[in-house]
Amino acid sequence: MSLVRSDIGRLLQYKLCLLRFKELGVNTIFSYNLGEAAGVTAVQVRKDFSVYGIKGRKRGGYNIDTLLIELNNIFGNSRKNIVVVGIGNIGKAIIQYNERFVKKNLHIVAGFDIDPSKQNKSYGVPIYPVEKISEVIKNNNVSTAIIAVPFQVAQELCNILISAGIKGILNFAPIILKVPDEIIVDNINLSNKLEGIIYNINL
Amino acid sequence: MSLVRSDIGRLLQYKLCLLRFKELGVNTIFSYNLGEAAGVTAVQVRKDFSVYGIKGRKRGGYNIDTLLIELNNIFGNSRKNIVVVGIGNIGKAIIQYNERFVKKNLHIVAGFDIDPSKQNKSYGVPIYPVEKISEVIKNNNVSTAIIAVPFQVAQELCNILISAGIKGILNFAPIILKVPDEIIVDNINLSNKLEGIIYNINL
DNA sequence: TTTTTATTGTATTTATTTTCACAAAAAATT
DNA sequence: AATTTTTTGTGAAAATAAATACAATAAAAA
Ligand SMILES: NC(=O)c1ccc[n+]([C@@H]2O[C@H](COP(=O)([O-])OP(=O)(O)OC[C@H]3O[C@@H](n4cnc5c(N)ncnc54)[C@H](O)[C@@H]3O)[C@@H](O)[C@H]2O)c1
Ligand SMILES: NC(=O)c1ccc[n+]([C@@H]2O[C@H](COP(=O)([O-])OP(=O)(O)OC[C@H]3O[C@@H](n4cnc5c(N)ncnc54)[C@H](O)[C@@H]3O)[C@@H](O)[C@H]2O)c1
Repeated sequence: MSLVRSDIGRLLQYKLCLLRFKELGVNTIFSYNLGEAAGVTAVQVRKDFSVYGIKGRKRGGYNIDTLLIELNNIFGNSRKNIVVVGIGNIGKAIIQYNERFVKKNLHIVAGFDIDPSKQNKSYGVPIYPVEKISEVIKNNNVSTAIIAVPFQVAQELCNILISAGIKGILNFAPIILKVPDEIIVDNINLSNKLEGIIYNINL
Repeated sequence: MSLVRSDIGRLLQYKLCLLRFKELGVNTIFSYNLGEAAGVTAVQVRKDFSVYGIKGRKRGGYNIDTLLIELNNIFGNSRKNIVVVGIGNIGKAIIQYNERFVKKNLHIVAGFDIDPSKQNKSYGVPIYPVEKISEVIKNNNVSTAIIAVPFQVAQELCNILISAGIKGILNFAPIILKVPDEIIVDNINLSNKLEGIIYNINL
């Protein structure tokens, strides 16, 4: 399977914005304010909430704590374990961000690399050889992996990850992975993102 | 303005796949093969081509060189200069990939960071203090910037970039940037990507 | 208390994207 | 030469997503 309903992305963005508003001491918010912060229209906000049965008060807006509880009900607030395959430029950047991911209950519990020299330095996350993938994923109840290896080996690693029980993949390699229908894949292709932006600039 | 028509992303993916087929010595391709490689249906491929006036030969498929020429006509094949703001984990990973971006005519010509210690090491791309943003962007005809600074300062840097003439931004900071209508912004929020994948896994 | 104002919630409309259906053309086969 | 097969190209239909319009309601003002 490929991707992510588009309203889900917006709900996650709302969550982020709401946490920031809360930090600033705001308790109540109108769809207009939240839309402004999240880069969408006020109607879009209300419609999204409406679809998920989230209610505000007419003329009173939404209570931020309530909203956050409702959003946490949708997304769950249990711990999620993640691994990173390929501890090169991107992989390293990601595991070094782990401290911040942990605040969102996203825990990078291991990295994997074929290069033994990567297995020494740990950046706070243990790095294992690829032979350990299956064992580590099974022992740590890992559902999700980030692929940051060269595209030539990405499909191979993807297959290993799926055999080990991975259900979702965030893939940085510039290739479309072939996966069974029930596996969720999301791709980030930076070159294409840049080319897309430049295309739009020149439109 | 926000984002990128969805067919554009597919056309870029086709381009990538076609280059790989070409490298393998393939000259001619059917919509079915290209769709398979690009992760879309054959009809989607043909429809996308149809919209952009790209023709194949009935029962003969498409000539890869011709397709690549047509796609290059759409996207242009001139050199594109890019800068990166914030040479931390992500910024560093990106400028170290410059050699590969250059093959796609995407040239990272400079990085910027507020931290003087980042300005020494260059990773092949010169790193300047933020005060130089305007000068460097103007002197190098830079249209596009990558923002990889903490979210608290992202809007500020964004404003500086736009004043300096930047027209498109790829933003890694987890915040929605406020920009004039004509500026193109594309956001990559890794936490949200991961949370979105996990939501879909558990669906 | 009544009226006005501000805001939510949603049904309806409009726009966009994807899929379906199938004719047209060219190649291959008989 | 006629028939069958394969594949493109695209109009039409279906599905999805976003914007519009407006009723309902609660708060504020008169
Ligand atoms: N860095 C970027 O800005 C950038 C930009 C666009 C795309 N990408 C893509 O992201 C991916 C990672 O990029 P990067 O810059 O981090 O690459 P990198 O070369 O720095 O790192 C790749 C890592 O994968 C490891 N590796 C290689 N083969 C392996 C295998 N079989 N099993 C396990 N590990 C293996 C290498 O040892 C290395 O540490 C690549 O596919 C690249 O094309 C990166
Ligand atoms: N690394 C990741 O995997 C990851 C994941 C999710 C989100 N992000 C986001 O991407 C952005 C960059 O992340 P990172 O991990 O590279 O952060 P980082 O802290 O490693 O790097 C940030 C860099 O920005 C520089 N900086 C700070 N203020 C500046 C200013 N005013 N002007 C210029 N430079 C300034 C710092 O000196 C530092 O070099 C952040 O917004 C972060 O939230 C990163």
